[in-house]
Amino acid sequence: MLDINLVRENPEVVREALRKRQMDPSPVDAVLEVDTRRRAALSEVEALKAQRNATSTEISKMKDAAARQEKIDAMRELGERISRLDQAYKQMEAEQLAIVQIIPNIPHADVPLGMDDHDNPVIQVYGKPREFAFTPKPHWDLGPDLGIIDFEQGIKLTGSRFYVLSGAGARLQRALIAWMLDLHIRQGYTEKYTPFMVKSDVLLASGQLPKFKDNLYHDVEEDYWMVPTAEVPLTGIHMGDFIEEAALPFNYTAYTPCFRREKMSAGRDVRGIKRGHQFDKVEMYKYCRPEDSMAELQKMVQDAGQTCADLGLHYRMIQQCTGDLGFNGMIAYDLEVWAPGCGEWLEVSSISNVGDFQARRANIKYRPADGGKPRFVHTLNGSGLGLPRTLIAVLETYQQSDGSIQIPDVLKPWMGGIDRITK
RNA sequence: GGAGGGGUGGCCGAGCGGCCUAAGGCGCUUGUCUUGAAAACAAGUGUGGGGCAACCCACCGUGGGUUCGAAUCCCACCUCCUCCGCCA
Repeated sequence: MLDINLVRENPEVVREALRKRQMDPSPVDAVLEVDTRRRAALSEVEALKAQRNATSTEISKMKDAAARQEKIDAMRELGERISRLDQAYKQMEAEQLAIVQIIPNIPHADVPLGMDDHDNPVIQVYGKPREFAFTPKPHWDLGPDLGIIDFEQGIKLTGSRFYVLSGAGARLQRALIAWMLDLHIRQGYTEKYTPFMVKSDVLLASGQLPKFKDNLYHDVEEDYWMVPTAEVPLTGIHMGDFIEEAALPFNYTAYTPCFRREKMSAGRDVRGIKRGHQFDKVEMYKYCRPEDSMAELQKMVQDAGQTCADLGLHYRMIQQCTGDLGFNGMIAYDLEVWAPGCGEWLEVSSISNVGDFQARRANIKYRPADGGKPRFVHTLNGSGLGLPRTLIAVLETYQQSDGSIQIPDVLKPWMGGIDRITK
């Protein structure tokens, strides 16, 4: 959420940010209009409250019963007026919040201009694609042939876009999760195991609500929401907290399943396990001082990249342009791994510096060591990495001419002594 | 699920209709003293908002209510602790 003072004092900056994102800038004017009305109402009701407070003190000191009663009668009417105005004020406040909450973050000056994901520049390409002496197969053929991915069983259990991993396939995914978590721990992150269902406050704090309600699963009975990413609970952990400056930065990593209704992507990527309603992910998350967040972003990009590199995958880093930048993000990079079987770059990580955007929503502050005013922390999040897609790249990259899959060296300790998946 | 007891500033903790403008302590900042540090002493120090400012308003788990006036009384909910019941 943006600072209302920023919108009020520099409305053109916010309008320009929306235009760069290929969005309509008119919410800015709507906010300014409500804000003006809201503050006028606030001044009015506060003046009345000041009067009430002063008179109440007077009443408490009055000895003469008749005069006292007269004052009390006069105040009764004032009380009713305050109550009506207060209600009107709350309405305006809610109206303003509703608009401010759907305005996205302001892109950092370093974010390249662009219309959509086609304009995302490729920053760097790492490694080379593996050379095959045969035609590499896509994972939707490899998996069922080896009996490690079963699409029919997933459909039987839940429906389309669900699948069952079996035997060495399930184990390989678990190996990836365990190995990634251990890698991030070595990189200095603290592992967290969090609830996979959260209250709506937490989704408001992390920026998923109210805007992305349609992409979330919600248990109406208990008002629990299934997390769409570990970013949500990792933001919520410190909701409302005051942090001492010396304690920063916090570096967290967590494995969670992620649940997404994917209404907006219905009909896309229907083949294979690339896009499902349930997938696994290992996430990295940082809380830091504002002046450190750009450097921390670079570190996180490296930490995520390390994951791809150690797995021996061919991958590239692209930067999200203004038209593709996520709602919360100020600046973001994506990592994509090459899947030689299906012949496409798969997004396995998106690493964002969201600045104080989530911290303001979540009210997460730190007290500067010099004793100055509390400030909002900056938060960053990045996948390290998204699972089914990493699994796809591993299966397709390490496939052999006989249809078997070699196990990448780093994962062998978790695979019970096997170095290859065969029929 | 049932019964009882709690949730107060960065932290601990008192207050249970109007001098609460929330005691006291810890922590923090500054000063005195000291070669320096510690200790001691003194002063300051909650958060958010409105106003050019003086100043004003709100906030004592959350939301309602009673009252001229609520941290304080009433109702609902959340949450923690103790006990009972039920269950992996």
